[in-house]
Amino acid sequence: MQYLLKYSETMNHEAIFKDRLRAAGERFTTPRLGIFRLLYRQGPLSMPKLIDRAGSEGIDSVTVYRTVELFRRLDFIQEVGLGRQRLLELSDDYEAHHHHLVCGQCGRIIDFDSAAIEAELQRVSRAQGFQLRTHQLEATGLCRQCAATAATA
Amino acid sequence: MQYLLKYSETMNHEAIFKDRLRAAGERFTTPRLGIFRLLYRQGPLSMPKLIDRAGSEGIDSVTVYRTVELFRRLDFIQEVGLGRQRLLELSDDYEAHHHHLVCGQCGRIIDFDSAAIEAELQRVSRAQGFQLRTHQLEATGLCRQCAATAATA
DNA sequence: AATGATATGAAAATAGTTTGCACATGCAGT
DNA sequence: ACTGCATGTGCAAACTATTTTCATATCATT
Ligand SMILES: [Zn+2]
Ligand SMILES: [Zn+2]
Ligand SMILES: [Zn+2]
Ligand SMILES: [Zn+2]
Repeated sequence: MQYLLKYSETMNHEAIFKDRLRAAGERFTTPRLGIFRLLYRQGPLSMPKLIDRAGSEGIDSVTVYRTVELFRRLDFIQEVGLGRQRLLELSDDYEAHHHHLVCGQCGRIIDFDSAAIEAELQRVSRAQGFQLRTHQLEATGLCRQCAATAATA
Repeated sequence: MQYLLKYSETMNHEAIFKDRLRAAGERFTTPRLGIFRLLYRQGPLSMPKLIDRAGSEGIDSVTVYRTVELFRRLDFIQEVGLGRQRLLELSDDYEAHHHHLVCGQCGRIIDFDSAAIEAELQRVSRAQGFQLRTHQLEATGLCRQCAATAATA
């Protein structure tokens, strides 16, 4: 079986990916790199979409399941639950930490980050004796455009 | 078919539930009340668990799927994505608004709320022209007990 | 109580996920 | 670079979860 991967111009994050994989005693394989690239390039993806994209690169769905499980175990990815669907996204080590405002009308996703929220979460965790590792914050509502449309309608 | 529901001492939230259902032009039925009660009493439940509990009250799994779909549509419930699993929880109208610290070791869930986070989220939304409706924040890490165990191990 | 509209349960159909196994591949040691 | 072995991969099949279909039961209204 031949994989259809092309080598990208920037090797940086992929080198980090490889190192982290090896450091965990896991093998660096072509399908794993392929799935990593999809997540890196295509942003948050649902499982069905990821399986579909991977499929068109010759990667079997079973391998996607197993790789996602591996990535999750190694904290390479995190799952964000937007409404009813769960999306997979590279964790903060690869993607700058941020949160989401999701428009329930058009599906648009606005990224944001807030130092105030981060600090407050740290404070709350400390107060509870909780050793914070990761977190996600998602808000749903209407984006500027859809809110305007809804107002005139 | 006989339902095994017993009437609870506090009728308050159930009356509200009934009213909200009727106001939306939906029927108030025994299975719907049963599922509402399960969620009210048993806190956040995964779909399999909810189906199981409902099953022991004589409610079919298909009805659970349809009812959850209805409750979601009417904003009676919200889905929180704790790690890999999705849990169903009554929305803030029934349950006081709060967020979760989830221990990745023992699964313990610590509820918390923070006025500072709420205010900041409002501010960010306003700045983006985003009309906020709901939001969820979940953090993962180690609870006090598990952190202590991990430190000594 | 009778009526009409809708919800429900049971079965069947689909879709999503996991498992078992033969073969392919990554990688450590030569 | 070549070899050997441990592990990853794809395929098929098992299994589980979810949706659809339809006859019957239940709800709200008259
Ligand atoms: Zn929008
Ligand atoms: Zn954050
Ligand atoms: Zn714990
Ligand atoms: Zn909040």
